Amino acid sequence: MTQVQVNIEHAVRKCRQKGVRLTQKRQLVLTSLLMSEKAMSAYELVAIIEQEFGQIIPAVSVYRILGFLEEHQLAHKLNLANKYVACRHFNCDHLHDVKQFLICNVCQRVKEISLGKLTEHELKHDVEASGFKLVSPQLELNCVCDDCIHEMA
Amino acid sequence: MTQVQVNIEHAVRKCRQKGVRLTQKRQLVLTSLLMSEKAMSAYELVAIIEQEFGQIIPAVSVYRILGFLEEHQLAHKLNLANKYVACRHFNCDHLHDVKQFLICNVCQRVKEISLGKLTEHELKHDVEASGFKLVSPQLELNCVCDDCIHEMA
DNA sequence: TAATAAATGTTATGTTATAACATATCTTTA
DNA sequence: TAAAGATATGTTATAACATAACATTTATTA
Repeated sequence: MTQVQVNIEHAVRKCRQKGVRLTQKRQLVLTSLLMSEKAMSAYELVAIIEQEFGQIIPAVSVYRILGFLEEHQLAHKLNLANKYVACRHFNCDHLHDVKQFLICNVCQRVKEISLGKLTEHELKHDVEASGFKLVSPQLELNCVCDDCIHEMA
Repeated sequence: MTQVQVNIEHAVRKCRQKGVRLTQKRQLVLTSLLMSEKAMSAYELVAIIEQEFGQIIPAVSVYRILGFLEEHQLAHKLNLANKYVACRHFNCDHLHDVKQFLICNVCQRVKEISLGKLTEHELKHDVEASGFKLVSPQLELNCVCDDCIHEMA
């Protein structure tokens, strides 16, 4: 069983527990995101799903499905690129972590990491000292990955 | 002399030093951003400039001008909202700081802060440990401001 | 199996953004 | 100061991203 399948299984169970359905189309979108190292736009997802699975899901539906996946913490939107990624940490309980995405602005590859010193607690504290309340801590960092740096040289 | 005028004066000098021009239209865009507590979209800027200054600058030009302002560190794009804000720190030398924006997702008010513990050095270190190179550290945090929290209650 | 709820599809349109090319305005220097 | 060149702005068209309103299909359950 591939890692992608493991993730999908897990997501299906998680949804069932919550009493919501990870339908076949939702699975297609999530699978496509999981198979990709890069973040993808809704329209790219439409194309890849047609290409890989021979199914045509209209963009509107993909947006709705992405909304569902975000709501249930199965995917995230990267605002830096207007693209979407699968959450690759549903196995661990990362609910209380600050999500941090390193985005290669050359090849669009994305890595989800946890910074050591920066905790949600610290972040919240500093933000609240400024009279704001943190809603959802998600950091997106504009980067270039090693591979692309080497290719430039 | 208002704070906005002081900022504009400073920006004009800064540009002159670099050998670039902060033209009248560029000043209009920057002034509009400085006058606003909220981040604004390019199209909102078109509208506000017509309303406040009676000048019609086409959206394309506003986008180009925003590009110029970003290039010269006079404004920033907030990807969380697809909107733009003036940099309010051109007086201090914040070049080597991590820019951090708290964005109220109810009223769109923006506050630019410096978090205490999080330094660019730390951030860079942690990112580079993951095989990525940080390009421009700008953090955008999804928040609700105090005013809006109170209004909800 | 009919009633209901949930998911997906259709159509239209809004918002954000850029490319390609034309014109106008500044700056330099002959 | 007029011509040449550079910089800035405008025009037109279109691409990419996203949602609203409503129709249809599929699943659930009474």
